Amino acid sequence: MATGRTHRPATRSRGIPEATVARLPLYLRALTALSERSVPTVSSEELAAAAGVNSAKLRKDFSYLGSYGTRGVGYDVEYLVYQISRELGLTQDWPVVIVGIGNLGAALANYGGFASRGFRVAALIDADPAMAGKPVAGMPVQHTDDLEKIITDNGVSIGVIATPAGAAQQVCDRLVAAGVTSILNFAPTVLSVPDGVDVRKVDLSIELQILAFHEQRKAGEEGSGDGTAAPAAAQEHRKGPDGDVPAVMPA
Amino acid sequence: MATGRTHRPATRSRGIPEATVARLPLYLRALTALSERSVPTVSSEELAAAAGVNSAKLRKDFSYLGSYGTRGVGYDVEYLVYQISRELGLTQDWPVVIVGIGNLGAALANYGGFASRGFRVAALIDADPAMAGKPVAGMPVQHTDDLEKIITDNGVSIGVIATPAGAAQQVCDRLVAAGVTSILNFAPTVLSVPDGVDVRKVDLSIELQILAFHEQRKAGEEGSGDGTAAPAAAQEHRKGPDGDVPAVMPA
DNA sequence: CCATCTTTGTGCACGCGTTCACAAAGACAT
DNA sequence: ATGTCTTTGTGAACGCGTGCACAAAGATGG
Repeated sequence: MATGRTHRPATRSRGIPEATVARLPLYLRALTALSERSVPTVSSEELAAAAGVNSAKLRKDFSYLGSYGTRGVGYDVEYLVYQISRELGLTQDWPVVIVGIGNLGAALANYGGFASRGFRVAALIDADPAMAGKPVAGMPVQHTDDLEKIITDNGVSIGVIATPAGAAQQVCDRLVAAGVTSILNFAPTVLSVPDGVDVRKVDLSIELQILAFHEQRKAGEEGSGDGTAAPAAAQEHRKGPDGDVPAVMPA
Repeated sequence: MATGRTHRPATRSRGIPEATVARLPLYLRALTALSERSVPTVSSEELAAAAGVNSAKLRKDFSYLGSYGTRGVGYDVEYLVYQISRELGLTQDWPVVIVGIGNLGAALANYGGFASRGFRVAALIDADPAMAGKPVAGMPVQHTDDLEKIITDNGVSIGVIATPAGAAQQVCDRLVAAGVTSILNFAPTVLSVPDGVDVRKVDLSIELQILAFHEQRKAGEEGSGDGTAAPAAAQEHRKGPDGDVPAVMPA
């Protein structure tokens, strides 16, 4: 039952579809840019273009928020910025901890995008005693031994895991036990967490592999005219003459 | 027409659904681990657990590959590793360039996950002349001026953008013009690219905001018993007593 | 006050993805 | 050879997300 849960809730939270929630930050970013340029109102068409989505989708998304635009005019930029910020919970302060201060963890700590919108790096944590006390991004790295105390003292509910894959599950368990209920996982592992804990993963390797798949497909299509149907009956699946014994075995 | 295209193809490529493609790397990782432990065969149930998915989903995914398991036994681990690797295009070498060698870019360059599976960092590129020649991850950083030449000479078709947001679109355009057809974007911007170019984005800030949304929702639900159904009719939507005029306007 | 024009909000239909549930297929023992 | 038992492969149903297309709403001008 408690095995390998890495899915998002999938149950639409309070009537707002998950897909919509995932787009709200995109809208917010576009709106913030407009706000900085002192643009008072924006139409769904314009905003959709800025966010890279369909205008109908955008309008439907906003309809879930109950955000009201003005027909014939558009949406009030400032109002929408506020509404979306509130809906996403960005009007409050979210202390986060980053665990695993290697190359990636340090880069995350230095990343400006954290502090900008309601998120505050409360602590950097690493298992290496040699790292303890060393300043990273103007903040001393603390040792894993103090993890629980740090979580509790700072009221941290969001944790970022940037450890090697091998340590991720263990760190995750400790974070959860200490009260963290949302985890952003950069380690290339499937984390298993109890119900009620959200995990989102950012996996560089997976993204690259997906790109490689499409890239290979593009390359395979070339020279056969269009690319609509399956032109490659040539090496169809390579099921092999010998049934299902693989001829070559890569490392 | 050429406005803000950031979606994935959505057209199922050669009959393999996009959702399945996105899971293949997950399966591959789990299978590789089994392979290293010299496990000869694995059932859909076991493998699904390791990959954190439903077993029916996994079987259906494999059915798209035409991968054959053996009923009553399971799947041959080595065979599957090979099949999935080939399907994802990992049996060939993919030279990639990383543009923008700041904190993040450097971390990516040092990331082992790149080299492991068919991906090879062909070059590191940065716009800062002061960076040129400096070694990062045992490789000299090259200047943006040479971008086109680097792409062409190395036959690079996959580019990673780790620049600040402001420079991303420009870098993207140059990459595409030079022949790159797949882009992994770490900059917090919507990239617009011509048809035929795939863009995948990794956006830390967005992930955090999505987590914050759910986190806020959890916090709002507390104190009303379990968390199964929607017990919080209490503060439904918080539309406020004063209609829809926002009381406070944040910066 | 009325007509026109712009833009929102949404009902509806369609397609993709997920899950269930089961028949078919093969291993294995007798 | 036959029966049993395990596990795959998939048909079918369902639900979510997307996009179209249009009616309703309001602004604006005369």
